[in-house]
Amino acid sequence: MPVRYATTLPSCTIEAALSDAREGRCARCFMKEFAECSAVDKEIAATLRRSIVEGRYAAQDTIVAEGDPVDQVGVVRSGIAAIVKYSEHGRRQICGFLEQGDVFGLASGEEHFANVEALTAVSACLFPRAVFDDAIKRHPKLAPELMRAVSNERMEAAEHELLLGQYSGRERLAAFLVRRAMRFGRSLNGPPEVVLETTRRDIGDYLGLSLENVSRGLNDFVRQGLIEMPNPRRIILKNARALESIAHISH
Amino acid sequence: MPVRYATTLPSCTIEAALSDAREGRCARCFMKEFAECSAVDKEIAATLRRSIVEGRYAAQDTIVAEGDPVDQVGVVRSGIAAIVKYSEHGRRQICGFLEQGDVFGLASGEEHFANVEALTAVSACLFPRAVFDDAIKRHPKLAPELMRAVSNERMEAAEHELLLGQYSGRERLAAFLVRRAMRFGRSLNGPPEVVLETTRRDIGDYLGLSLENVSRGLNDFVRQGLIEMPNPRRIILKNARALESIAHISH
DNA sequence: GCCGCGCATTGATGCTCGTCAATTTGAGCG
DNA sequence: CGCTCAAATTGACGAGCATCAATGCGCGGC
Repeated sequence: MPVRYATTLPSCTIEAALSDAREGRCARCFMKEFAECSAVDKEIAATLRRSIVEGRYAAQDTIVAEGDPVDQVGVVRSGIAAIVKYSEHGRRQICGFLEQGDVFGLASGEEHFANVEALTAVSACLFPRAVFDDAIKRHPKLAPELMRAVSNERMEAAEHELLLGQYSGRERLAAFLVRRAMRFGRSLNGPPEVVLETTRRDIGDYLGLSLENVSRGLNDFVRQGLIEMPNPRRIILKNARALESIAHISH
Repeated sequence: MPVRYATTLPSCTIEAALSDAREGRCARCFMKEFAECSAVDKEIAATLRRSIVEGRYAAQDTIVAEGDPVDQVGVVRSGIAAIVKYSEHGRRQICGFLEQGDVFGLASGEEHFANVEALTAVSACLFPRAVFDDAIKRHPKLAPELMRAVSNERMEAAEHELLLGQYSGRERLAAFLVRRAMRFGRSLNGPPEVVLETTRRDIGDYLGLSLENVSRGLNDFVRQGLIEMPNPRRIILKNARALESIAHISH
């Protein structure tokens, strides 16, 4: 019988997590680097390993809510989650996507500064925050490692602020495609290809655009011969150079 | 004869810094809190104090440039600086303002992720980064203190992303005025008042608006009776409630 | 299979905001 | 005092994007 968490962990079952663990998706994980980094003693590594809780979430689930106390740090193992803020008039801004290996909860202070929402089905590893604090207290060399992760997040936020404040809609969309291709582009020898696991609405909420404008932009790119879109989720970057030029990315 | 730094510290003279130190502006400073926090030993505190370099910068000076190695952490003592990113097509985004007591350099990793530019004349205290790393190594309890400062910066960045992505121009402008009044509002018993030390261009670069649109917005607010503007830099919030309503800030 | 629902697309319309340009204001200075 | 220059304002215009609305599409459930 699956164990179901009630409040902040909807759709999360131990059973599902275990089956997920069997698939062994943890090859490249921040936690692994963290645990291996600079002479961690075996006790801490063991504690870390022992204290993992696995979580599974359905699309649309709120994994953590803004204002929640930060008592655990999570690493996304599969699926796509998002850091999401809502305005008081109910508008939604996605501040960043979280995918395999991405960490959430580290950059928060006492409380989470934003929601973390599952955009697709998501599985994640959850670590008690106390273990980190303890580890740092005992091994100060770990602190810079954590600091690096957090400052990296700050850097990406600044890049996003620049995108939202100074780029036109088409520029943002082109930048989005190019960056996605650079990070996740799957092409053996053909043109780079991007798979959009998220809806037009989520992309719009990330880029500060309406979902209609995202759709129009993509289809304009198709008409201009810059991309091919065999179905709404598969984007083939036929002319990556031109897209980079639109996004003002110098090669 | 003033000692003048050549490259990254334009307009910075020891002489000026010393005269600034005499004014004693360091009552509420993150560094002070940091130095006093949780049982710092006297040696570290002394090292911190001894290693301060004081910097003075003229308006428009670049205090640190994006990509520079982060070998010092700074605290603004007076004036207004800004965290600034440039797009490849030369557009300028101000990611945040730095004012009395604000820290810069902490959230960066190896390199600064953005420029820090003086918007007005600025004086700042500069600490060698190595001293921090050393202090943390010796007193792990300090790590959370630093982490808090960084995560606070991340939180503000998320708020800014929300503003840029989901608020209209007028909404952003109203939010800017209200927040400014909340933080720096000087009013003994009359309506809250804001002094804009920065140009319309800087405000626009912060809000993702053209300088003309900032000007139009302010003057529209005047026409609507929401604010008074005896001169371009003094803003009196005659109807703060209405401004909050425009900015979607629930009282 | 057929229905229903969410997602994506497309069209029409109007407003917001950027851009270009001209003018005004005010501060600093010889 | 008048010159100069940067900052601010104001106007005119058009492009870009949101919004509302209708339609098409595909997937999962009964």
